[in-house]
Amino acid sequence: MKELPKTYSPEEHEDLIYQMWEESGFFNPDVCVEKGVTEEDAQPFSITLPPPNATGTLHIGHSVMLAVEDLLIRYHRMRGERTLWLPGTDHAALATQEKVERILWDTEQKTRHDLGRESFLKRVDEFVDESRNTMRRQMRKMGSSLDWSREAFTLDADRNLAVRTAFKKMFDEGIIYRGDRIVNWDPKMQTTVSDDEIEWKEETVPFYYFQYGPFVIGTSRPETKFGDKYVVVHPDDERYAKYHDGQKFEAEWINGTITAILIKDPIIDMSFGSGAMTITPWHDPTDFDIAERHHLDKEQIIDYDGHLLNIAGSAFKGLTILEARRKIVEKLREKGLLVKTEDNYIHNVAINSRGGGTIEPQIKRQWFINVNKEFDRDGTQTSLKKLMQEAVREKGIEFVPKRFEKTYFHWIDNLRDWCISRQIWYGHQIPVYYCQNSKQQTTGDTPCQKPIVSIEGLHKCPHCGGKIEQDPDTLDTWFSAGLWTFSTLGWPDQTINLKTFHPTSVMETGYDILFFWVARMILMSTYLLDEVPFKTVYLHGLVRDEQGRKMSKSLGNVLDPLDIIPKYGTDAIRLSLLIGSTPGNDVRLGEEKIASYRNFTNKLWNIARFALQNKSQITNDTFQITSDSGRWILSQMALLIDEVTHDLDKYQFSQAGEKLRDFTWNTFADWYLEISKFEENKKETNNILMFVLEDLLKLWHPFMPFVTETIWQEITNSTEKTPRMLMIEKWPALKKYQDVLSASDKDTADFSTILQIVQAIRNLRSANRIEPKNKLPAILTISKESKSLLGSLEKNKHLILKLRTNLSELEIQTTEKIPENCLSQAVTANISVFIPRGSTIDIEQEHERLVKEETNIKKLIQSTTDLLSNPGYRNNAPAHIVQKTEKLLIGYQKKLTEVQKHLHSIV
RNA sequence: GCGCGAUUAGCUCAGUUGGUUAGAGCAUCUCGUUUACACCGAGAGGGUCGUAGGUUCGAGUCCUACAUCGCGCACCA
Repeated sequence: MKELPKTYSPEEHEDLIYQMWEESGFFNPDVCVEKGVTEEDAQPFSITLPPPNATGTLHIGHSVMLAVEDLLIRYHRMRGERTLWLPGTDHAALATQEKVERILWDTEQKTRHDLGRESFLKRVDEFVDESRNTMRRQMRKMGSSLDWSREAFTLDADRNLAVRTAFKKMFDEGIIYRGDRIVNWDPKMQTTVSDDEIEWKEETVPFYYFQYGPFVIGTSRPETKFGDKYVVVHPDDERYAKYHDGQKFEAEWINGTITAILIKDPIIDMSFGSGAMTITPWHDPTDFDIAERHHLDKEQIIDYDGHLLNIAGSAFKGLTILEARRKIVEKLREKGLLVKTEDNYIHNVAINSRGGGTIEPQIKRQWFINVNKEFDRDGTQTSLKKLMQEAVREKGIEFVPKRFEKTYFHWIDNLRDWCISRQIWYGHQIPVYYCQNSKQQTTGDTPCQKPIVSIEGLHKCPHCGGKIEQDPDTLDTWFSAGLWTFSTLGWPDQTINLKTFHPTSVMETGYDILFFWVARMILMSTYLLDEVPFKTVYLHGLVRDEQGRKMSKSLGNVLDPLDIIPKYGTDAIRLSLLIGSTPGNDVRLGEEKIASYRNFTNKLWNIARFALQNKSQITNDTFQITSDSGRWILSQMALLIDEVTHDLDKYQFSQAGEKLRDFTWNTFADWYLEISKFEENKKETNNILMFVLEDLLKLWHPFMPFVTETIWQEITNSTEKTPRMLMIEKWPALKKYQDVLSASDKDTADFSTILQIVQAIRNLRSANRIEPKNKLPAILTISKESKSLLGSLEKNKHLILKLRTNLSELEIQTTEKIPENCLSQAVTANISVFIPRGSTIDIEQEHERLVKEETNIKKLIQSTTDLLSNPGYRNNAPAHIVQKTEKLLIGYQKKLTEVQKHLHSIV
């Protein structure tokens, strides 16, 4: 058999291993059933991959997503479930168009209008194709066991059918409507943007007070004031009590005298400014609402490019917002209407999170989803908001961590109608047609005059046969993303895929897109399918740099997975993202951390290397255990399997990983592997090594698939004719361990005592600086009542002698007599270890050490005695806790006696 | 303004129904090359769990207030 290299080199194995997995077809649950890996009636487990934006490449944030989801998928696949992980990409309409437009401008100094809609979209498609290829490669590099045969794209033909079907149903039920409402307009990208896509940026600007008839009004935006003819005050404001609602008055204003009207509305904050404000309903959502309530006129002041309209008068029209602001203030100052200016007014400016354009609210005719409209569902009235609330409150969608439920409900409470139409070119075109025979595209009386919504593309008017035009707008990218869990499974067709895998099991994504996406999937799925899109929402945190800063291109602290994989291997990156982080909390990631997990993969490699070197010819699945150490490691392993399984079921990946690492490195490598070197029954220990290692590889596989599969291949290649794949092995079963362990009747308490004795000896040597070369004899004493230990100690004497204790001999005594002239340590209440002290030993130091120990134990005895003599404790604490404490106290007392005896003996 | 989170060893973080002496990794100190691994091994040091109250026999854990930092939402004339 060839020997493994000393160091594991990920780059030599990872691509080959992935290729082997992919070629096997087992990423596809259907193949697993066909080939008998999964039972046909096995419980399904499904995750739809949150589709990354088709704007370029994956970053380390995507790596968290892939690591967590692949862990879940591999775990459930090994549990024998019918497991599907469905990949895809999001066309990310606005973000992608913006990116391609920028590239177009940078390389050719052309705008999309220079190219025209058709050839611009062709450019976008080319760009997207390339991005998707890059991302597919990256996902494979991360080891993702995605079913590539089902790959989807939010803008392909199947998803377009789903989008049109959804749109039509919502339109027919009156949930989608077209209306002239105030929207967020981005003059830079020439499109509307939804509320959630806005970022608020703090800005310090001057705040002006102007005389407006008898009122003083405050504003930071004088340039919108041309059309203002309403002053609004609070109905309870005593300063304005003498005016009545609807009262007209004259005011000298920018371009002469105007007639204005007073309005009273409780929305006004009396303590802000002068308590009086003028309103601009066309360019402010709050003002729009006031105007709607009081049926006031609305006038457009600013055009869609951000310039003033004719209403501003000849001196101002055509100016940009900032130019106009300065000039208007100047003019009002000249007219003596500027009362005062506050210079350090802080307010928030709305920015489009894609592209950075400053949002100008505008009234526009757009398509909306009405989230409050009541409709009939199985005989009861409901609304989208209600459906979204019920999905979590009653239908049991579970959030991990739970606190995000509150955030979710809070968001729904504040939710307004969702504007779904965009004026960009890239995306699903709105499936609405207008007959050219009707002069205006408005709602009229004849069928031709109404918008026609059609699932199929239309070429002529179905009513009059006239020419037809499609709505030029496209849909908000989150509309199609909202359908993702079921559009990917074949909806609107009632496919077997849909029936089998929907609702999906888990939605795993970053908490930052809870509103954008998670909430909208719940909306769409509950409305269109009458079922939840997923049973559990697992939200991971954001990846930050070592200093806790958000990773960003401008800071230059972005970690690209493709840069670090060659250096440390994919497994190390996955581990550093999975261990030490908890759901919903951000992770700090630095190279140091990744390096430490790289070391761990190498450790596992070397454990396997050792086990393979010692591998006996035959490994039986059942074997007799005769050694105490064997019973011990198997029972430890059984415990580990139980706990890790439990942790994974509860989404406690970090805890599971830590337990695995602790077992692998400390229990298995540092203890059992060393023990195995000295156990006499080589065949038995080698069998146990392999037995534990194989199951350990299975437990680790979901965390670090590459190194575990690589080792697995080495193992199976060396023994079996048809190599198996770890990826489709069954998760370790506890029963195997119980069977082996119950074949022998001993418990394993004795063996952990052996380990404690070894540690005590090492500790004694180290504390007294006894040279390692200096071989010494030692004496163990056991109190009379623990004679039962004697056999076990005798049996494992050879281990105590050899496990880095460097003893020449070991004498075991049952007497209570303390050996003279020795260094000593109490191991347990009943066992002490003694080493003859040579001339070089510092007695004072040893005395000090024992006194310190004595004080510690005394303190413990004191607190335990106090606790036990407290009647409240005895009456209230559960019996088993009290019993435990009592046992503890007895142990402490015995240990104290031991330590005191030792103290006397060295005087 | 409302809400959420964080505050535990030098650093990064675990600590899930309240119950021994609060854990890990990294870093630090001492020692070490033996059937895998120096990307290693042995041993050690290091914390009044942000502050102040409260509930309880018992609080890192539950409650209240406060402080500092971070995030979300709303308002923003």
